[in-house]
Amino acid sequence: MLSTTEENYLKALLQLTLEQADKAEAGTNELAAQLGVKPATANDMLKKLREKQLINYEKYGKSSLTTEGRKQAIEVVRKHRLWETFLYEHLGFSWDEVHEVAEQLEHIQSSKLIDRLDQFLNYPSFDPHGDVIPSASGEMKIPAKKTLNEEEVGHHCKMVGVKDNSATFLQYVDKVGLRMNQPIKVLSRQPYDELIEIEVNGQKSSVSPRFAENIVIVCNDCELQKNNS
Amino acid sequence: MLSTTEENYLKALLQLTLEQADKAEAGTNELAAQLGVKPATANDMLKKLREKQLINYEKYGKSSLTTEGRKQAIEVVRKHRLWETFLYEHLGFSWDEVHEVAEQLEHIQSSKLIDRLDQFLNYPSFDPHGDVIPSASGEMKIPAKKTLNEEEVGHHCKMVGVKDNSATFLQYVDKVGLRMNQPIKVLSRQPYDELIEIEVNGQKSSVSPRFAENIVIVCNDCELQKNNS
DNA sequence: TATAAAAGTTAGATTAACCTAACAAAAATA
DNA sequence: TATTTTTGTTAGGTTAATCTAACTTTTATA
Repeated sequence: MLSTTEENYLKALLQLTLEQADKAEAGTNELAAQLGVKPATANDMLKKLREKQLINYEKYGKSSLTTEGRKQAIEVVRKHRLWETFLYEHLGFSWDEVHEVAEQLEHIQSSKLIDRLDQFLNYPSFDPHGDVIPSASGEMKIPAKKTLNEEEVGHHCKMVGVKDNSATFLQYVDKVGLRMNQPIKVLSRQPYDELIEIEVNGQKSSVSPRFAENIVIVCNDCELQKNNS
Repeated sequence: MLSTTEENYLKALLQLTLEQADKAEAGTNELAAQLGVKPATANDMLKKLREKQLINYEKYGKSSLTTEGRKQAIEVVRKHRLWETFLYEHLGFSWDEVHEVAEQLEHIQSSKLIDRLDQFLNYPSFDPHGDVIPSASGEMKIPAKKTLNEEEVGHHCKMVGVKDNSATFLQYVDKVGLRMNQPIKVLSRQPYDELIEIEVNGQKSSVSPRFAENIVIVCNDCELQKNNS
């Protein structure tokens, strides 16, 4: 059985390595920063997790999760997101309040609890932030990343980045009401002028293709790719 | 903010001191046994809790909770019992499975969470074991203790002890289906022969006054006494 | 490529919560 | 009351997770 701290290290490593889909490894300092500890502390834990065969780590090298480590990390993420969903949907917590409490709840040890919670919530696929909830079998689907301009009408997505970093553009993004990671729905696409109508936080706006192709999104409804090779 | 361990010591001390309503204090060994640690360990913690003004403790003396310590302990009990109620009523856990998981959940730090959970459960007064759930304001009512023979018709209670310890009596208790702490409902009292009809775990039985006066119970419906002087 | 900067490691301390072993005080009993 | 038993305490040690300070390796750059 893993300690809360060990679980947090595995989760942090999963999160860091998911961000850059190519390499799937992270450095000691990077990991320490993610967890809010000093590199020396993270270094000790990396050795310990290697002993337990949960990560691949070599002196002065980057770290990555083993199959078992990944499985454990995904389980923690699953718990976190199921609890977030419960807090949001049943206890009336807001979008931004759920995370902190879920950070504690994700470490409760009881497989029965989490299975029943999943059932109670009717096996949700996404948490209140629009992130994918891994299945009980440990499958974690990664939504396709593309630009808002490429998104299909009727689909739900969220902004995960921008391609244009100019102040003009960013101010415009702000004005339209777009926030990082906030759910967006694509309502329509006018055939006449190609304007894309979207809904963000209950508010409708229309944006140009020029604008949309600079917004990077992940789609929740598009063909999902499994990510546990 | 208290650690999980500190909370457990306060809770154990509350539980031990509630049992004997007279003195409200417990010895070091007793407390250590309750928590499954060695007396030396408990001794260290007692000094620490005294420093924090949560308990009254003097070398070679018994320990008791201060007003603040009692408040904290009751809050832990409140969380424990609300979570038990949630697990039982909404996640389909059985009577005997809830405790272990609630032992973990009771240490989650979020007053909003517990208030919302209370609301979600519709402000319950009793947990699945029939124990009183302290209110948000920290009031913990102690049900009246009496014999089953004295219990009113229609009331809910639970067995907390017996007055006759003979094998014959105990075997009879067992046969009737009575178990310690299990909810009992008093259905009727026959005027003709004074037989008391009770329901335990969905099963109905009739018992004589002679039998009933040897069963010690606490009543959930009788006038409750506050216990936070 | 030599050197400076960044990244990573090691050694030694600290704190919380636990332990064992030895000792001291209080309570029970012969 | 003297002695034994029970109860409680102290001293010293362990483990997990953290830290700081000094050091080493790798990477970037002048």
